Amino acid sequence: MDIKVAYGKKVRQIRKDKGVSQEKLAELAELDRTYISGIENGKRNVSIETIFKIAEALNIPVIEFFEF
Amino acid sequence: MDIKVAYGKKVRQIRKDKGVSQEKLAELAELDRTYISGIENGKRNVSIETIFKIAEALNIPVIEFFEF
DNA sequence: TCATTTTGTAGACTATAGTCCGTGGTACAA
DNA sequence: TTGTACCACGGACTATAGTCTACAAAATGA
Repeated sequence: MDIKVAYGKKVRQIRKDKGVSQEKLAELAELDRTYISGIENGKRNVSIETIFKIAEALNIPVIEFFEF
Repeated sequence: MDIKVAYGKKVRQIRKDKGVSQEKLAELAELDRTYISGIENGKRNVSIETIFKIAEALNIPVIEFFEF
């Protein structure tokens, strides 16, 4: 189990559940759209601050991103 | 509440509970000793892979590091 | 179809994560 | 005093996080 892949899948799943595009999430989290794409595809080793930005942007507790 | 500070405090608390030195944790997590120090003092923006390495080294589920 | 939205990815770039060297400080035991 | 274990921190360094631009490919709906 690759943690980057698992985290990326979670982000995508929660984002889609909320009906938000990558572009909108990027705007809310103040990140680049292409970076969100990289994260969701398990290619990025995100920092703890980025993890929090994304959790806040999606209005979901950080813990939920680590329930695999 | 600074996420880096909160995370660092958690790492220190759990590490001390386990009676492990920074040096030993660094060795177990395959990280640099001075970097562990920086993390515990809330000065480092650790990556998701590093978060997992530390959790595994301390044998604690990642989720526990995010229960503030 | 066709237009529009959404996404993947590449390349070049800047900022910073993480390493490795060292020094010094504190605490405790011999 | 001396040794030893632990920790904070600085500087210099390499690897990579994260940005930005651009283009192409799906996907979606009319």
